[in-house]
Amino acid sequence: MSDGSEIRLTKQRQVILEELDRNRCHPSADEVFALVRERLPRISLGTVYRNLELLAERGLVRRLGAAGEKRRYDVDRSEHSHVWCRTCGRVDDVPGRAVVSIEGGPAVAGYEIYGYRVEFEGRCPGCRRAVAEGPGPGG
Amino acid sequence: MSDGSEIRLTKQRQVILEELDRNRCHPSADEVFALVRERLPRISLGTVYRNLELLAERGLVRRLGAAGEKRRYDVDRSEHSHVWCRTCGRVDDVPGRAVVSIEGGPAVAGYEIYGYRVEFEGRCPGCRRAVAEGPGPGG
DNA sequence: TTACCTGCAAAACCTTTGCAAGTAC
DNA sequence: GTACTTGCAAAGGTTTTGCAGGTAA
Repeated sequence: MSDGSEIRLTKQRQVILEELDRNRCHPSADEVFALVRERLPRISLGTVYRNLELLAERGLVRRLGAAGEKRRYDVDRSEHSHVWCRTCGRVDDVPGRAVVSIEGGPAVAGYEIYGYRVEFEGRCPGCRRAVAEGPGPGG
Repeated sequence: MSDGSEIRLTKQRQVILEELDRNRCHPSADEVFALVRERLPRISLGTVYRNLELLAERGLVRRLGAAGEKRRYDVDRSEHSHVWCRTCGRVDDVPGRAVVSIEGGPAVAGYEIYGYRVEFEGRCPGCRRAVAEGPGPGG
């Protein structure tokens, strides 16, 4: 948690960042583990967790996740929001800065506000198609 | 998961709802458990989880939570958002409907959008005060 | 060299689940 | 009476942690 100092560039960290960069599907820790393990078969899940946490603390990756779901990670640091598929849990990007206004003005009871996050909820193209085609017998 | 039908009104459900109504601090499941247990000492944690889940499915409570944090529950069904204290994890309400606009228009790649959620992040009055008073020796 | 980092494995933590007994309707 | 609920306890899944050996700088 040494916030200001440089972090040591280990092979593990390098590969984690590279795989996050190549797989912008907002993978969870175990998905990152699986991806990285193809290139570093001896890496451990604990190392992946430790590094994702460290990278998140330093703002190199963003941590996503909602309501008790498992965490997901995102290397894209540009301003964007996310949309979750309520049916299958897939997460996609919503590019662009989200501007929020609260009707009546934001009354946030003495808080000092650092920022905000917008998350959309919906049904992804795949699940929409599946529904349109009909659930079939028994569904 | 019988969505349309009535749910049976058990003592446990009644007390869970009453305690949520009296404690609008967005308690987590174990906090609800502790509150309810004062009145129903024999209730089990499993029952609390099952009922919170059931009530959430029926829209009687809202499920909150961010980035792998544990779930929290809220009985207030009016339109409002939440603000999280980054320092102590406390959650407060931000009353009023949040209106979101995405610069450039929302491009959500074929999704059918059901809604969105806005979460503010900041520092609560208590933690602001603590910082203002200085971290003291060692901190 | 040395402080930081890793792999391993166990623990901690939150949530879900199977089952027999109990209860609302 | 019956289907739905409960309490209990164990299992499940995700994340964290202690430690000894390894490694970047």
